[in-house]
Amino acid sequence: MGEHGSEHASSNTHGNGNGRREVTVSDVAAAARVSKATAARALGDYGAVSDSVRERVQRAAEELGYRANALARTMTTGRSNTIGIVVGDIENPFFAQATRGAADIADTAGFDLILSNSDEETESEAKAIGVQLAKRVDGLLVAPASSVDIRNLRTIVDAGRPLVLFDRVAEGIEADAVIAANRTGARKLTGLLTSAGHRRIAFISTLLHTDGYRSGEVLGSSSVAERVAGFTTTLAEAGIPRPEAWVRLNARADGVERAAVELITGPDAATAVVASDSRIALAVFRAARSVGLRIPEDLSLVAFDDADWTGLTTPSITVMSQPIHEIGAEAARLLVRRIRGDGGPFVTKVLDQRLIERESVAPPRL
Amino acid sequence: MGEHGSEHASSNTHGNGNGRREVTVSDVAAAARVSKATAARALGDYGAVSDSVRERVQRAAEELGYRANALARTMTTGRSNTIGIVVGDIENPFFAQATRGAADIADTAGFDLILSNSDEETESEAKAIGVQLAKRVDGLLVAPASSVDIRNLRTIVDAGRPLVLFDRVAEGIEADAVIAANRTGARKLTGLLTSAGHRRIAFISTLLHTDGYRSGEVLGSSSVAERVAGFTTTLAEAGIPRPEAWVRLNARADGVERAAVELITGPDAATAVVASDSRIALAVFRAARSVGLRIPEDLSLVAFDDADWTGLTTPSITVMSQPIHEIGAEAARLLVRRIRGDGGPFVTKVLDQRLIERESVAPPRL
DNA sequence: CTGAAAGCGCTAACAC
DNA sequence: GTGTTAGCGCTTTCAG
Repeated sequence: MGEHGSEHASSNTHGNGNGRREVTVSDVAAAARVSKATAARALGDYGAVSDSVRERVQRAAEELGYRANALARTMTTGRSNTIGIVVGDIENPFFAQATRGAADIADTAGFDLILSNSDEETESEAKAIGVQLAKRVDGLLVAPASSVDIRNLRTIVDAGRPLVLFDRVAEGIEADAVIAANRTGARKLTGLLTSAGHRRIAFISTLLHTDGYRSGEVLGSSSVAERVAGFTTTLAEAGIPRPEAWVRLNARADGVERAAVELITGPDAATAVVASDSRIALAVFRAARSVGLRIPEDLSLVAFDDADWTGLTTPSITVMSQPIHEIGAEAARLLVRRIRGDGGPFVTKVLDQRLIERESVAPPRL
Repeated sequence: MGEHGSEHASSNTHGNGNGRREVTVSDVAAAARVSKATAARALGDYGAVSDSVRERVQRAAEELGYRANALARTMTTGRSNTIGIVVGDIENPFFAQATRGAADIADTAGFDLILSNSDEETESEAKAIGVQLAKRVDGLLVAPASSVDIRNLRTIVDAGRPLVLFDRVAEGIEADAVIAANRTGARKLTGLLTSAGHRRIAFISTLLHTDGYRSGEVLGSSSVAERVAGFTTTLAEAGIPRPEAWVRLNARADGVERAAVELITGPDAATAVVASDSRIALAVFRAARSVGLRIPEDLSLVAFDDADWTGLTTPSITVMSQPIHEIGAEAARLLVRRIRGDGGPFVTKVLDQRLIERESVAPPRL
């Protein structure tokens, strides 16, 4: 292992504190015996420079180890070539995939990504957005912590930065959005269960929500709201009374597995569950096992998101697959277009979900 | 949906291209009837300002909607409060978790994260590092695409930026590192298999490597190298000839599942597999199923990383759990310390792995 | 095609 | 405590 910090004294006032002064255009210009402006033109690849001079400058830059200061460039051009992305939690496979989708498009278009986790809380979301705006990102991609409280989003729009929402929409904000057809997906998924004869079906989501869900209430996340709508509608159509009583939100605070156990045991136990994402499905699977319920004989289970392992369990799980990668990618595409100055009307792209029927659904026991 | 782009004409030369001029300290200073310096002191929370003036300035800032320009601040202070992180692929749960661990520490310390995917290729890694350096990140966290070719890492050190490696180390580079005790982990995992009586055991990794593995060869990733070392040593100790013949690298290019099928079928088929990560374990699981092999009766399987689903399959999978979150977090801690000027000798932190025995190991068939 | 000069928004020296 | 001035590294007029 080496030694560190011996040369910590700084000779220049500014700089990165490691004692080395960065090579600048001026340095390169001097070495190449041209003006700063000319060197900058050659280095920045803009304006007009004669081939001979360009070559001379580039050689000098090479020798001196010149590396452009993107910040200084941003100061004068106003473009940072950076976009901010705010997700609920990068550890959540949904966000990890969407982020990758966005990163690929961004990268191709020459943009870097500043990543922030909101933990689905508007407060930390506000902080993240504040910092990203301060860093003058060219635009933002956000999966809003709330579809209802749009103040954070308004901050972005007011700051004049292009904004594209993904996974969730928000009413009343001037922004594009990319979401999945959650209501339709929920209907299909739930329909599988009612068709099989289930009448006591629970919907489980980790969405934070005060108190229990009551019909007509506005939910914080539009995607969950859509799923709930599709779910309750399907139940109602099947003649099941009080569908909203089967909607279980807030499952995170209480522990998803525990919430699941409550729902699938007792006299009025659900005989089937719709899990709002793959992590919830996992918890339900575990819960069923812990209370000795077999899937699908004793409990049917369907879920959103085709996580790679859902095809591996015994039984494998029937899921509604979302084009997660594409959600992120398309959001990034829209954003890049806006940054480049596209002034068309705002659009909300709705991507289809795809049902993958596997083995986790069976008729209820009598 | 609203309308966009009607007001695209820009009145100022610079700016973000949306026609709005950002509010600056000067504006605030004028409004508060103080000098720019005083306003800046009040806004930036440094230097000395009287309470009355501070309040006046802050009110003015509020009214004008002032938002500090972090870039300009970086220009003069040399600190960007941003750290770069380069991972193989954010979609890989390992990197997603490590990134979250790093993000939490960074956030607490007041740093933002610029995220890049290298796809484990030194070329795109170089590009990512180049951009991050240009953006003057205060330091970098990187899971190097190569532990051998250290040119990209040298670029960082030469640029005078603190660097902390995670998951993999690299010889000859002045940087801290945080890794897991992979060799020991591999020994334990493999030992489980030899103890059960297996003699044809395959190790599968997606690490890119030209041609087959030969003993003593240097591998691109130090963590895989360590695992291979632990694996072959254990085989050798069990008296198994030519252990290196059982090391299968490059499994990505050929398709992991396909590689697995090749290894577990045929006359010389392996009776047990050590999967170098949870995604490989998943492919092996699938492969076994596709060729009609039961786990653990026909094939034993152990893997690195305690992915959440590994306890759910039938049978559940015996794994070597890594403190992934902590790897990222500790790396970030070390980096922040360096950025703050810690000049101690470079350290390599080695975190323990933990064996979780489940149901996927049994004696081989006769 | 090249150069000189101004300026992006901020902080750091240095006066007062 | 407060103001003045200079300057970070770059791009952009504007001249020539």
